[in-house]
Amino acid sequence: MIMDNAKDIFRNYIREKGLRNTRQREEILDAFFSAEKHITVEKLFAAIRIKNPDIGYATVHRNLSLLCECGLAEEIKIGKQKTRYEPKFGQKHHDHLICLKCGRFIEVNDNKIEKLQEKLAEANDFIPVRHKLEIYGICKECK
Amino acid sequence: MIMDNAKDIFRNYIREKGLRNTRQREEILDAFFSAEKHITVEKLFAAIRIKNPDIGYATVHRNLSLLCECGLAEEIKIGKQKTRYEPKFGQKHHDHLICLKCGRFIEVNDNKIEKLQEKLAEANDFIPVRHKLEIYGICKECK
DNA sequence: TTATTATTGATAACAGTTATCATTATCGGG
DNA sequence: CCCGATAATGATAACTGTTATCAATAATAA
Repeated sequence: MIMDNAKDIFRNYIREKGLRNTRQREEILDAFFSAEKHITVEKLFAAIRIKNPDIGYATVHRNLSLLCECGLAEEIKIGKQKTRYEPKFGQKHHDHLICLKCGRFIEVNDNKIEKLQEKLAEANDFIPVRHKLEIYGICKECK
Repeated sequence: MIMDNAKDIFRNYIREKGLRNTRQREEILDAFFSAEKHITVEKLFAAIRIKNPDIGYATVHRNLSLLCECGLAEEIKIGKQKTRYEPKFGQKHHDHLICLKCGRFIEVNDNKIEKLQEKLAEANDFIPVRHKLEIYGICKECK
């Protein structure tokens, strides 16, 4: 089960860092992995509040940062849009096609491109850790 | 001369939009294309102020937006860093290797990757307009 | 030259994020 | 099982980068 593994990663990360696990952390983790992909802090906060009105906004923020730190989430900043957070577990790495009209995100993957990126990095004496590829354009629905 | 062509584009854009050209706009354009690449608003503002203390911060902001609109500049947002602006004239498209330690930007280009990106977009019935590829890692100086 | 109105500069307002701080809760050690 | 040290929380103030406001100025076309 994806959730359980994600929880293990989170709990281990917390333990190793000498931090403490809390009810709020678990709830935020649950909500984040149940929510729509590419969610904003606001929306996640609202979703969490429905179940538990006692969680603070700052706590959601803090723990989204923590999730990013331990690799379970990633910030996505597109132009002037609000920052979104993408869950990063149980799904292969992928890149995004982003529609300039409707804002839709399409997840794509291309192994050849990935390989060439590694080569490109190597050729520049650069150790690649991660990358981000975003292709902006017009999706088929908006043509 | 690069500057002159960039100015033409800028002036034409202004004219076509029914806007007006001003002394400030010219000064900002000059400063932007003379400044370091990937400059922040603050730094550009400071550089401009040295020559002309009468230009306001908002004006610099406004005109950087205008430069982005007409394609002569592009916003770069990396993690929690301040927004940077990159001049976009007289230089080929390139991608960035970004060092996670020192923050250095290395400009790179790979035609094969570009081609594959176009194919990838096509395969998804998506019309690519522009793209952004950022590879994060460790540069040779920081190894 | 004049009328129109876009632009400017100063700064207030705004939005998103982070810091502050008193209170509460976690969790390892006794 | 209960302590004690201290991490985490929630409410909100502070901060940062950007945008809006507005009176004054300046660019264009007639």
